Amino acid sequence: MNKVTLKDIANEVGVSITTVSNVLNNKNITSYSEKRKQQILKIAEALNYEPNLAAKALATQQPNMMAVLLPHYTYGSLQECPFYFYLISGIKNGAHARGLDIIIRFIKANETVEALVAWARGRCLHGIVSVGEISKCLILGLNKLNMPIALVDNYTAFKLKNIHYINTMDEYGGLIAARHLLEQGYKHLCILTSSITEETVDYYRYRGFKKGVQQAGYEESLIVVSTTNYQEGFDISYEVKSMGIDGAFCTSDSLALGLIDGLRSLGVQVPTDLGVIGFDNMSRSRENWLPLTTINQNVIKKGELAVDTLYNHESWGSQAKVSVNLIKRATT
Amino acid sequence: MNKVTLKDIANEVGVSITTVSNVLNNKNITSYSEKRKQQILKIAEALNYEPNLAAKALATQQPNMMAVLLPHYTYGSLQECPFYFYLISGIKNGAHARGLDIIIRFIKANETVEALVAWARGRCLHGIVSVGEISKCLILGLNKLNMPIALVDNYTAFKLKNIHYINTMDEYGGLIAARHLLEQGYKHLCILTSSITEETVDYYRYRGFKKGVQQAGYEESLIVVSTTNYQEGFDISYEVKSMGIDGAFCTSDSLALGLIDGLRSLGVQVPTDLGVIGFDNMSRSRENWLPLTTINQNVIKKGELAVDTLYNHESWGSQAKVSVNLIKRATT
DNA sequence: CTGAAAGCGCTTACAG
DNA sequence: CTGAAAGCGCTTACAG
Repeated sequence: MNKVTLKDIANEVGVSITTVSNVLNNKNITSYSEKRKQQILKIAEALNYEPNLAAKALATQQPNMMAVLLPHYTYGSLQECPFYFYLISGIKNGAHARGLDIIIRFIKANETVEALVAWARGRCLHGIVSVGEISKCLILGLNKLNMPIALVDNYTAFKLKNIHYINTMDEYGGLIAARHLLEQGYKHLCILTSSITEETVDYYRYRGFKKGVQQAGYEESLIVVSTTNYQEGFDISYEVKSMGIDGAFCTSDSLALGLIDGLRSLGVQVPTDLGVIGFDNMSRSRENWLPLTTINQNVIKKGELAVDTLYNHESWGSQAKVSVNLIKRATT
Repeated sequence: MNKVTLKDIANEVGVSITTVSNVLNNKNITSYSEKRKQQILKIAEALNYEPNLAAKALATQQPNMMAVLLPHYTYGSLQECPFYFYLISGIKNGAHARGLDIIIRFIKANETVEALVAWARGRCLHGIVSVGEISKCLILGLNKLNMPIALVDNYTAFKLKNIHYINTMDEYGGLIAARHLLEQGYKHLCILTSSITEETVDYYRYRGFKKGVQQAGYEESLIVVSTTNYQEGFDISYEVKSMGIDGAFCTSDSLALGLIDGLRSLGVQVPTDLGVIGFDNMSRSRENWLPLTTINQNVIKKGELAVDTLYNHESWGSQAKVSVNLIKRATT
């Protein structure tokens, strides 16, 4: 079961490796006789020939991999989230369609620019998909590699060569969340977000929501949470109950789910006493004792889009956003 | 920002590339003067030298990647499960500790042995970690590659060269689930499983549970579900209610969570009317309106173990199992 | 102590 | 229509 090479085929057929290489890669294809071509193809098949990708990459100087950079965040918070799995699926779809492998790299909390750039430099990378928030100096460092980079769910807004952004319509999502709550008759609204400063996903969701509320002539209350997970939502419910509001928008489904369970334990009825809406439409929001109203985003599409962008990239930065829509369930 | 090569360093320092290569790789290291070594190291550093991994792999004929094969199952069922993300984390830990990259490949539903083997043949693979149930002919096909393979959560029990098994103590988990329910005073027990035929994870969980019940002198009822997800659990609850049982063991947390919500909607009180225990201890089982009692397994450890096994492999097949323990929460 | 040379498996002008 | 040869960036006997 030794690796079979071009040479083996060439020997078998009695031609040069040049000819074999050309035929197998459809180069100068017109110049070879049909018979010869079939002959080579047949032998290659019979021998189970498979090109050595490392050699190919070396010879062509062409990259054959797409790197996926994943934030490490706090262990557990990220990893619990099927979201990333979907995203990787999408990236995989895009990459495999073009014959590229995906190679995954987690970014450590204390990752240095040098280490990361060194890592990238050694591989034959076509481009890099970076997911989530990542420090600016890492982005700048990676940019020195002079290869296209797709930043998914990142709002740093660099206007640089090779830097591309792929986002969800987070602001619009916040906007329709507000409108929906108002339409359902909730008037005293509150938003639970992890951030009200720029360059984060949560900020845009917050901003859209605020806009929606104010456009209707109302005002919104604000709760800033430290993380948007279930536990935080559960713990914050006491506060929410005491604020005298009747509708809450959470910037993530996990947060909303925790809030609902917390409210339940305090005897607050959702959706009658209080309406709740989340964001993401993760499967868990549907599979709940009280299915969650939420803003849906197509995560797989986002992953595919990231690869598309890298592949067809204009060297100057681009911006793309995937759409969102409201999914009405039992919590509003 | 062009790639810098050994040649660049050699030119700069004024030595041969052989020398540079030796120094950088700590080969024949005694034979070079300390001064020369420092000199080379300094220039390499200054130039941001990073070895081309493809060239290295070609020259040494040494693999530098670990492949991870992921089942595709039905879209959504797998992907929803953070379980796989943890596993990949563990695999990543093990691989990176040894300077190996991980390269991910999803197995399509209609994957052919040829395609998969061809894929593997072209890369410089150190070994393969395959996750979950995978068809026997794929395993046999991969085995022809003559490289170590770790099968995680797979019970096919081939006694073959290069085939290693990494499992959870599924049977023992089922056993302690049964004992726990009995200790809590539940006597009429039922197991919900997707399989009672060998070579599946669920079979062993089922078998352990059955053993536990019978050892105590009782008998168990059986429900075979088509998949162990939330919806199935929810839908089956009507049946469960009508069976006159007071304790249920579900072979997955998702299934248990669905069952609990289904029972709730039918007015059945958990844990007073009926005790429920799951398996896996996914985060969602803790983050629930009624936290789930379940069997915990260390998935990250399992991933690390898989890589360890491949790395230190004896060529003959091995078997390893990670331990489990019971987590008591509110449903029993 | 150091380097020239062959080789890993492939591609690609270029010559015939 | 086909092949010899150089080259991609590295490693490794081997010779001096």
